[in-house]
Amino acid sequence: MSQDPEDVAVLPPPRRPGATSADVARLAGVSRSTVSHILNGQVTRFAEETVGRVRDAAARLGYVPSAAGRSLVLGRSDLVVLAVPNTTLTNVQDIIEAIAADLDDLGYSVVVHFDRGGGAAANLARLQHVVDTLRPAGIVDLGSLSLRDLDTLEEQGCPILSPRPRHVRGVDEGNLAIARTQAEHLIDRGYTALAYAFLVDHRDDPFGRMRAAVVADVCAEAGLPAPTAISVPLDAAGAQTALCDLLRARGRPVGIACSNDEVGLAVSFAALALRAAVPGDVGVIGVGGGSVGQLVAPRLSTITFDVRASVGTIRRGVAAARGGVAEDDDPTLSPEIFLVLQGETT
Amino acid sequence: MSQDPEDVAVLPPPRRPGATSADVARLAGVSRSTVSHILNGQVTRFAEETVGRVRDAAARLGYVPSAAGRSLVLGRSDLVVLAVPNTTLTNVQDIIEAIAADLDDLGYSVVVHFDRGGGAAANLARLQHVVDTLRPAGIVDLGSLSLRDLDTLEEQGCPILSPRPRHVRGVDEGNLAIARTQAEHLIDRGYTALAYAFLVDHRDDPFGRMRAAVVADVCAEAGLPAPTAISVPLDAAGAQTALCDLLRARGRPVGIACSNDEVGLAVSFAALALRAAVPGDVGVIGVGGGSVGQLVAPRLSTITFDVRASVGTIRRGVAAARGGVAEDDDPTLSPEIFLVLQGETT
DNA sequence: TTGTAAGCGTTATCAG
DNA sequence: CTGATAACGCTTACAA
Repeated sequence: MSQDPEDVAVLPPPRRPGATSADVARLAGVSRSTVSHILNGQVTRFAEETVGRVRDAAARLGYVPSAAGRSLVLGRSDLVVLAVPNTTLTNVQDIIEAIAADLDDLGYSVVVHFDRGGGAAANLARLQHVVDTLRPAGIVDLGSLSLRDLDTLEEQGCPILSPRPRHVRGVDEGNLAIARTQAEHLIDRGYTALAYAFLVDHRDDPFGRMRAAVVADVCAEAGLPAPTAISVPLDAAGAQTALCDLLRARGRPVGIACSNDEVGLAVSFAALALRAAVPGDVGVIGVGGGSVGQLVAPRLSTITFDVRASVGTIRRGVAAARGGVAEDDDPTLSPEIFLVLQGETT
Repeated sequence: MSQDPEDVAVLPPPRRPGATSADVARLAGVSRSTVSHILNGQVTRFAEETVGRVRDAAARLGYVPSAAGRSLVLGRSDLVVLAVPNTTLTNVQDIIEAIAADLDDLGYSVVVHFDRGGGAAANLARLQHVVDTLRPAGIVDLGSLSLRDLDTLEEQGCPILSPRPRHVRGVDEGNLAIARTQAEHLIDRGYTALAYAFLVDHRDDPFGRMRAAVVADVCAEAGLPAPTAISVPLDAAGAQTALCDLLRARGRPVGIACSNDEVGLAVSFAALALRAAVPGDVGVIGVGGGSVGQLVAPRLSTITFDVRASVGTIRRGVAAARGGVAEDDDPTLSPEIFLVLQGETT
């Protein structure tokens, strides 16, 4: 209830939170538009002294433009939605981190969107809602979306920043390369009976299904019998059961392509526990190239994957979207970024 | 230019992208404010028929309120910033996913903010900028921020959704419990010489430092010599070198508390490679309870950590922040969520 | 070189 | 029960 006039006079002094462009304008003795122009790089053709005053005032007030206001008038935000699939790829954390760092440098914030149970349609619907609401500057898809989905999104004015995978018979190049490399490696090492090991419990794993199909193709090409699919849980007992069934069905030796490194470890140690020779009776190759596989004995053979290379592709996508430049040259993942890391399990 | 009046009548037909509340209002034959009220649950005291018409129109147009507009008028967005530390905790991916799912259900989107090199101050500055720009509905801190930082942020009107860790001599309860459990377990198993194994290369790992300090405290309490700190890289050769040095300095047996499960694996397999007995000459315990540690032989002893429990705490924080209710009862991580998972390395 | 004014889509307040 | 109207903070023609 104090009616001291000073209360009123004291209220609007430099307070960090919530300084608006109007405040900056007032302090600098210019208009809001001038502030906006100058702070958005339209520095040329403004009196040097004005630029100084504005920048100074902004700094003094700790002025940060509100994303809301910006987004409203621009029609899109400075957010990028990262669509993360329910995949068995091991590196997701690193990938997210790398992408976030990259986009952060460019002034974007990353909104994560994980696939969840409920099926592809439900996940797409959730994504769509996020896109409608947030009007993001773009989407980076880690494999959650089909080409159709990507097209739809793009038609709605939401740029796709990740490279559009080139599908061959429903399998994108990356998974094709991975699975083919796995299968060929196993065959090279002398295995004539192959199997594909899914990670159990990941209810929807499109990547896994694609890769299993590719392994089957490679077998067919090589005149080998079709691979057996097994589901491996990430516990020792369950893995042993799964492997036991496989050995009973296919005999030995058998080469097993695994959906990721953890499954690879589960399989190789299960084999050892069952007194099978690794390699020899059982050959195992994973995907991911994470460190764990290389720490244990026997070291896991695996497919390495250059995170930074694929992230670089995305960075280029962003640049393209900003500059309005059409995606130039080759936005494809070059196949040679998938390499066999020879361990002791094949 | 065609002047067919139908052109005008035909223009506003149901087009998905960019329907505004004005469009809905027009189609429903009401005003924008009515639309807003009804769509925000103020259904009571509106003519049932009006409610129907509005909902119908909204559905028909695929109307989704713009986050930008909302944020602008509300002064805060429906985003939640997730501050992720540069920690050695293994589960980060799962934690992020769980939190994102939780917040998604509540209508929030998650913006990830990873700590990066450059020091705590730089990271805080980046975070601060994000907060200023986005005016998020809240922050979930996974351990990146100090109590001071949290207070500052909250003063600026950004609710802290994660439980504020209770620090005892600079160490929060969680890390205290983890490290203490590790140390006491090793001592229980008969080790009288202890060591703490950091993950090398994680330039800033506040968690690791805290835990090493706690292990030292426990040693002191038990009248044991101070633990030795070692830095373990995630490759076999490097880990062997590090362990070799340790054994030379401390002799055998030695019990090693590791900053995470991967380091634990590196240490145990390095010990085996050096022909040390595990357990016996070398005891190893990790943190994380991830599946990998339990897949290999010898199974890693570790500290398990109930992700869902801690996420539940955050959910309660959100509820509190929305309801405006003061955080009730006990927002603390109950200590008993950290349990020893007895493997074969201690 | 700088200022004026309009409008982005939403919500809150208050009047009818 | 419903509707004007006024912000919210920003950008951007266009005018001076």
